[in-house]
Amino acid sequence: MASGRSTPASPPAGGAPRRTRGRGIPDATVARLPLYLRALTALSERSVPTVSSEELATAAGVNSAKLRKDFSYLGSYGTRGVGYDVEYLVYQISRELGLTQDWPVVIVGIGNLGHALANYGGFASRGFRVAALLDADPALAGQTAAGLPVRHMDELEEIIRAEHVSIGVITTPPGAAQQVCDRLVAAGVTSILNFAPTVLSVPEGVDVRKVDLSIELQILAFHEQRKSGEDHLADEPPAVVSRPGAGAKAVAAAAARAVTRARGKAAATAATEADRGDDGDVSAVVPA
Amino acid sequence: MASGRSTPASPPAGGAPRRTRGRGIPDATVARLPLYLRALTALSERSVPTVSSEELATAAGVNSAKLRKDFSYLGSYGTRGVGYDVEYLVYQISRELGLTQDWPVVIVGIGNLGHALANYGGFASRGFRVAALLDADPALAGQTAAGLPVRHMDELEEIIRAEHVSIGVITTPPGAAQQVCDRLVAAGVTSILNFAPTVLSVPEGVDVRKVDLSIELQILAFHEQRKSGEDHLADEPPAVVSRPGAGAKAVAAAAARAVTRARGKAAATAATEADRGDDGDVSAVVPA
DNA sequence: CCATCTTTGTGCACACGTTCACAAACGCAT
DNA sequence: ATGCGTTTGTGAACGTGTGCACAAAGATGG
Repeated sequence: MASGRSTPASPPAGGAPRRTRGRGIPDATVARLPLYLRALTALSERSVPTVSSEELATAAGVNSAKLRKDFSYLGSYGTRGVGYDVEYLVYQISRELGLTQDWPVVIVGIGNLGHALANYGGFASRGFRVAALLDADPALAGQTAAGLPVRHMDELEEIIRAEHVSIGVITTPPGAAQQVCDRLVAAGVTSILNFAPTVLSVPEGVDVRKVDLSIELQILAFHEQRKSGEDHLADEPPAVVSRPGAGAKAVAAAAARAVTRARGKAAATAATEADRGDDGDVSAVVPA
Repeated sequence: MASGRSTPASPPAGGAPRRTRGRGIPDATVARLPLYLRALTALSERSVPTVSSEELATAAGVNSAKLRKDFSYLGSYGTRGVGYDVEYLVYQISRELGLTQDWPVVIVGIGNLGHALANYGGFASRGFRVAALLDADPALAGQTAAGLPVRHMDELEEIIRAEHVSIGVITTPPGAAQQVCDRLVAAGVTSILNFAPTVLSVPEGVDVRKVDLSIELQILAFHEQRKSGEDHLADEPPAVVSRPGAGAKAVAAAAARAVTRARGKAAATAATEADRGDDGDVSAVVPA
């Protein structure tokens, strides 16, 4: 999972066997509902009246038993011997996800990624409405992106209150993320989607989900390495490295420098990054 | 986790108790390694020599027991009573993730998001090198993005073979994603990061991870709804809807239409989407 | 050299998620 | 009506992930 909520996984109410009925849908299931919804919407547009769990599961890329169990948490929609009524399921899932209501959203940080998100069709088609685009750079203010004017950060609090925004999207450089987050929360936002490679700290009751491109790529690299290297390498540490036990730090440092060299060489085309003082990760996708 | 691999979670080798030593790191741990690496890199730049599991866990946003267990899968780095040697750990994690080698990557679909990714500093700083930017639109070919020339899709196979690219990033509209994916795989790519809202089908041995903005927002909306609605609503279905049992499809259809209306009203500002025939989800972030 | 203090590494129990497999429910044909 | 084929809904087994709590290991000071 490339994300996590800030709240520690919902404390077991009081001792009762959670998930009594309707309430308490497992997180893993919630995360898959949008997938089902997408597949169902596609079927709906092709005017398909019903689907079996098998068909729908294939379309959504999951296993059919899992899908049936997921749906069972929502209730007993579906008819044995027939399948699920497409329109009805679309409605039920939409309602469960809260997509039957209007969700105004602000996007903070209008760099490349902010632009991309502003243009994202998937927002509007799911009940999300971009209430405002915000950026700290005064030069951007006044310009338009995706038909919406870019407004200055100064207006943040006013916009959030006036439009009743409860969801904020952060696409700023990592250095500004926490500060922006704090302002969003102070102004009343209770859900944040964070694209900056930073760990945000938020008060109780505020949800944070994060999307991190770099992490996804690194996970791919891990599996890729396994595929190519299989068993002849990566089983024992390279000879040059030794544990930094009892004051052998110099050795460790040397090893670390070797890494830096290797990476520097690899990235030679892109930039001179080995000696640039970036904070943990080079800025977000946003250059501004 | 906003993603999933195509392979069914690695078959238990032969019956042996997986995770014997060094080999077989749990997926959940692998997904956190990049987090630790980022926190460690930040410490390294501040020239901090050692960290305790407690400090590092806080910086990475996880619990310290989990962090220690994660590290124990890599081996017994760390010194009791002291903590972990920062440089040494950076090296070990980098090696485990495969970041000590060069990973050429191609980005297919140079719209807004493709641009954003091309400019992403996090790539180069982690051993990833953008080998080429590709787009099907001939008008884009020749232009440059992030200092790199945009090349036409025709060159895809040649580039992948010449540069030994094994990782591909798809940022095309959803309609083109599967086709692009097939070409990438045929040309030798074995890991794919998919930003298009589509389920990709790939042959055995190819890993797919997906990043989906729309899904993350929908998950936030779900929790947001729970927060505001608490217990007075959403417990039982609205009166207007009834199960589509024994031929009562008209009722379900009416309910579905109600949803469409609600969404149409919500998204009135953005576009007339209720009657546009998009395929399951409106195109990716990429307009091209 | 011993006592004390700190911090790791991990056994264990529990919670969560996934998958199997099957009874119950339904449509349909006879 | 009755029986047959189909598909859902779910109990139960299993595997994975999480967190507690503590022994073992090293550092440090006397």
